[in-house]
Amino acid sequence: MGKQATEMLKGILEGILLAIISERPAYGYEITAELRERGFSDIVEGTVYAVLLRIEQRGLVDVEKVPSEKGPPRKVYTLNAQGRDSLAEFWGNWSFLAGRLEQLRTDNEGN
Amino acid sequence: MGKQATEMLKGILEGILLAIISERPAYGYEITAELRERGFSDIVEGTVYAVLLRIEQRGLVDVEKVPSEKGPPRKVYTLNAQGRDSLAEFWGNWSFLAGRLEQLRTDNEGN
DNA sequence: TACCGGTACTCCGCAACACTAGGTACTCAA
DNA sequence: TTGAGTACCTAGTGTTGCGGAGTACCGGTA
Repeated sequence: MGKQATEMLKGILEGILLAIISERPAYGYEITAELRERGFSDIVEGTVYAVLLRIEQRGLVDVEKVPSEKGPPRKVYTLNAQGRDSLAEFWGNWSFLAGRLEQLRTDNEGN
Repeated sequence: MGKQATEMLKGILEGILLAIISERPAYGYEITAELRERGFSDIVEGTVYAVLLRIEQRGLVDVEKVPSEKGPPRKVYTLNAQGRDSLAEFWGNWSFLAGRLEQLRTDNEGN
């Protein structure tokens, strides 16, 4: 995808994960797979786990360890009240940014 | 705007500047003012100049020094062929990202 | 038994980015 | 001569996602 796209993910990936977790509790391995399904095929596993650790440490999610039939126990993340606030703030910021950029692009057509 | 918004700008600010310069040649001080008009009121001068320096060093713009009536000479930036390529790539990446996020948001409504 | 692939999580060093918080220098009006 | 407006630059900082590992548990197969 190129370096440019990587930079663009910064600050956005966290919002994406919060959004996914808000749909239903989920664990890292599962989230990684869903990201691929959703078209974010270049996001590597290590990065996903790093973000999950971060949002856990910030208290945006509750964590529960659940045994798995195949493999190590899963860390299942659930969005809590703080996480929902943060997600709402993310969508707000995103809307703002997307709006400005859309305007810039239409002003810019043909260049 | 908060830290979250700052992180979101990464990789995007550069595209914004390229887009502005693509409309017509411009210099830093002017671009800073236009950013404020366009609603990006929290982007500080120093950051703008840093990005301009970067895109200059990458050869995305041509630079011309033009004397000013009031104050030091202006560095007027013009988008060149490479810059136009980079801008196109930016819009491509942006479209992709915005599309995925929009989908995520609609899937997510009510959470 | 030994090995491999799938599941599931963790860690370290790195480069890139925008921000903070300054600074320099020129012009003109009060 | 002091200040405001114009115009540009720099050093240091924290956050971020990536690359490239490693650990561990399980079932099937040769």
